[in-house]
Amino acid sequence: MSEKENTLATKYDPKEVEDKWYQYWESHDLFKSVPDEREPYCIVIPPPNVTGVLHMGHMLNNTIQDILIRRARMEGKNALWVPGTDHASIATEAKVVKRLAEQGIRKRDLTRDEFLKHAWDWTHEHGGIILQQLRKLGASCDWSRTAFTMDETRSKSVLKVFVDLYDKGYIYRGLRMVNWDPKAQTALSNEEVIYKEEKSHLFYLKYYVDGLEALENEEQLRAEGNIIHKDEKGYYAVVATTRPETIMGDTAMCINPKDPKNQWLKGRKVIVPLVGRVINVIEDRYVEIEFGTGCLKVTPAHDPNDYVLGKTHNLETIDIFNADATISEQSPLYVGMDRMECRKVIVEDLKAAGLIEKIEDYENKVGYSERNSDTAVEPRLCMQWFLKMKHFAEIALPCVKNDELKFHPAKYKNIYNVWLEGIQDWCISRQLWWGHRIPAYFLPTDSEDKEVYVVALNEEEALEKARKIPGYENIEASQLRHDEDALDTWFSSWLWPISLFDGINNPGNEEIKYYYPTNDLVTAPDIIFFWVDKLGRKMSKSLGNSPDPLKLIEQFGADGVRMGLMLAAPAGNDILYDDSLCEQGRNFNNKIWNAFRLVKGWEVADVEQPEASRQAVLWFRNQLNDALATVKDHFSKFRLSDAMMVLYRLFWEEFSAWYLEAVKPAYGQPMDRATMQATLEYFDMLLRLLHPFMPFITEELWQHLDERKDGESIMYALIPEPQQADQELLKAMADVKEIVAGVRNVRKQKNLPNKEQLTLQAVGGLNNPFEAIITKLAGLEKIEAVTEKDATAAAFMVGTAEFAVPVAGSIDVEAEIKKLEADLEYTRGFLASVEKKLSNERFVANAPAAVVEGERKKKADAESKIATMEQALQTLKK
RNA sequence: GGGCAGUUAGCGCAGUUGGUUCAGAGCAUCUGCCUUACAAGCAGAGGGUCGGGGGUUCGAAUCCCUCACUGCCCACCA
Repeated sequence: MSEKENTLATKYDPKEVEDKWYQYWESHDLFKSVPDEREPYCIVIPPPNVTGVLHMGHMLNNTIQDILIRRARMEGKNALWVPGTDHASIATEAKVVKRLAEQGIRKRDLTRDEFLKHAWDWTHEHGGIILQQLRKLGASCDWSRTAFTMDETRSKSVLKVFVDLYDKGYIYRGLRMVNWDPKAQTALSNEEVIYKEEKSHLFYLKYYVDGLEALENEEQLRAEGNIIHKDEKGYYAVVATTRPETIMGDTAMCINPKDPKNQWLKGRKVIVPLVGRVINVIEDRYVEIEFGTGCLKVTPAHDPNDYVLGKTHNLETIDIFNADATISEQSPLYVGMDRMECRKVIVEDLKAAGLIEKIEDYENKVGYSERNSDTAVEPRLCMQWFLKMKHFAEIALPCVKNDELKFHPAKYKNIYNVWLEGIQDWCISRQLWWGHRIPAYFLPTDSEDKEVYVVALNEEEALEKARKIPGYENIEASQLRHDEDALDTWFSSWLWPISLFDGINNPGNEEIKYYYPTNDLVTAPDIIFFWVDKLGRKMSKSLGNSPDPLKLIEQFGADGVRMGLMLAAPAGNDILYDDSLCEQGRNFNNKIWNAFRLVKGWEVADVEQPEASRQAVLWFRNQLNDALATVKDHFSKFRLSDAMMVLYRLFWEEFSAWYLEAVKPAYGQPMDRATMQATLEYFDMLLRLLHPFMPFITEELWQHLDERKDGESIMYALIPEPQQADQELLKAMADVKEIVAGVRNVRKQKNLPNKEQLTLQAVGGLNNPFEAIITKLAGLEKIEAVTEKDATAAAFMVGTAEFAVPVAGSIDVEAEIKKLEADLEYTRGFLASVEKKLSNERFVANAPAAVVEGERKKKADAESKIATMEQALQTLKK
């Protein structure tokens, strides 16, 4: 056996290992979960875009989920992680349209069904990619449950919920100003608009006052603070705007009634530049007096505020844009021109006509479509479907306020509250074909402005409902017109956790009862962090610009990348990508790999257990239990990076550097059975603890560690409850490390070879249960209890204990004295501060007894240390 | 414009109810080592006025005030 193991490469190669074990896990159905008597632990994957590929944000998110799921599984819970994808209607439709365009096909030339066929083809081609990538990462999802937001079950659920909410009055249809994406030609929700600071210009346009030839009492008006513009063509008002191309839609000019600058404009009419339309000057306190000139052009069709003004003041609405943001027939000028082009042209025309007073540089925020990032969103007035959010906010807020539902980290609680409290109705309709078609059916009416419709699951039900409407008793199915629009993707996403278990179509089914009701899932409410509606989406977006995760996996192995991510991302903070972190992860893999090579290389024989090994076995059992408890605590607080770091150190420092060195037989010597068994047991436990973080290498080594049956896996090896660790022993080991380090320092300073066995003098004797470990790791011949150390020995202190190594040849007395004196000075200062504290009556009276006691001990320790040092100094100076 | 976080070693961070030698771990850096598991390694070392100032307290990285800077969120100033 050892012969074979010893031929293992000195470097771990993840490539061979990872695919092999993933296939093993999948083919043995190890990710699968069905309800049983165990406690359930369920995470529902926030469905990534079907069109997407993994980026670092996904990687982090899914690594975290996989760690939690694997850990829960190893705690004996019935762990289920349901994967799925999201149909991402707007993004997918855009990509399909683009591909069709490349083939010379225009969307508008296709029927809805034809287009959908292309979309499905596209989805089938690209849809699985992201899920394949998750497999590379090691995600232990139950793939048999893979769902898609547009599969049959989910689609039925979505429509059912829509009809239900409509019937209850939470969904309505209305003419509203919405965010319009002119490229995708669809409405967007507020959440799909991203505002960007942009350098632009503020154009000051002249609006001549209609029919005003001479202003009486002009001087007096000026004296009262009016700012009156006048040129050879007459009196004019100046309006500042960033969007001069919208002047064709102006139907009023508005001033603040209290604005002293513009009093003279009250009750007058002005002429829209170039257009020539005469509009009223209206007054509204909405207008900021300080901004620009205090004169606002009002374009009710193209600005949300102007829309409100238009309603208040009964203004005409002129929609000068087509759906693709070209100028519409309603405009007197520039018909058919693109809005951006129009802006350039109109500015030139205005200049030429002398209608621009001045142009200033200006920075403002422009909304862009989240999915078509190069397309500025246009406010547009149109009929859309809305969900009344107030009702849902009222349900959702208290759960978080009273901590029924928790965020990790907690700071997101406030963000969530603010977001929900200020929430506006959600525009849920999209003018897209790819998505859940809105289950509304329009009935013929005598006027275009009038809408009569029914909302129903399907055509038959719609017909039934329609026939109950007075006047439509005899309507035929062919007269119903199914709404062309689709629902916002997020309308299906929010139902995802329920619809996965078919809880909407089939309420109360066995699976939903077992996995879903969150109050039955002790831990599930905590993980809402991963399912935080739009918040989660926003958080992961900032991680978009990172390197290709698959390349990283190729380079460092999935385990290495997973670990790099955990090291980089303390809970809740954005990750900062750095190659060196993955490198550190990879190096750790290698460390584990080599520790395994060492252990498996040992020959076992019937020899007596060395004392050092016996002591090391005892110590490490306690060390392991201590770590077990710490890791458990970190997990309970979702501090996965901290848990990882504890294990990293446990394996590297405690196990490899100390334990293995302590039990390692001399070259060519065999290993005793007891130590070997304990070592294998520890190794097994370390692998289990590490498995959630690094699933592949741990499986590989665990399988090698012992005979395993086919289908057996570390995935289901249990992580036990921590047992009480003996803190005295851990403290004793800490001393051991210091003593060994002390001897090693002496070796280094005196240039003594490691092979030379030394004697260690312990002044006053050594009281430590791990003496044999010290002897072995410090390379000692013996440890001597002495009352006084050799005058020429190299000395060091551990706590209050003094040690010395007699060395051949003399020591540098001068240097030694200097060092001791510096130490002495420091310790005296320390003592002084402690004494000062203790002599302060208020401290002694007010501080807790334990603290005072601690200070007394510090004082005693310092005094004894000083005494020792003084004596040593005297000896040296002799 | 409003709100919320944060500022601790070169870097990214931990530090729980103020008190145990509490100023920390990791990476990086420096020094010495190819010691028979591992140079992707081993053994060591250095490095911080805890953003500035003030206050409360016997005692402050920790609590309060204030200033500075950074980040995030929200908002209709054309």
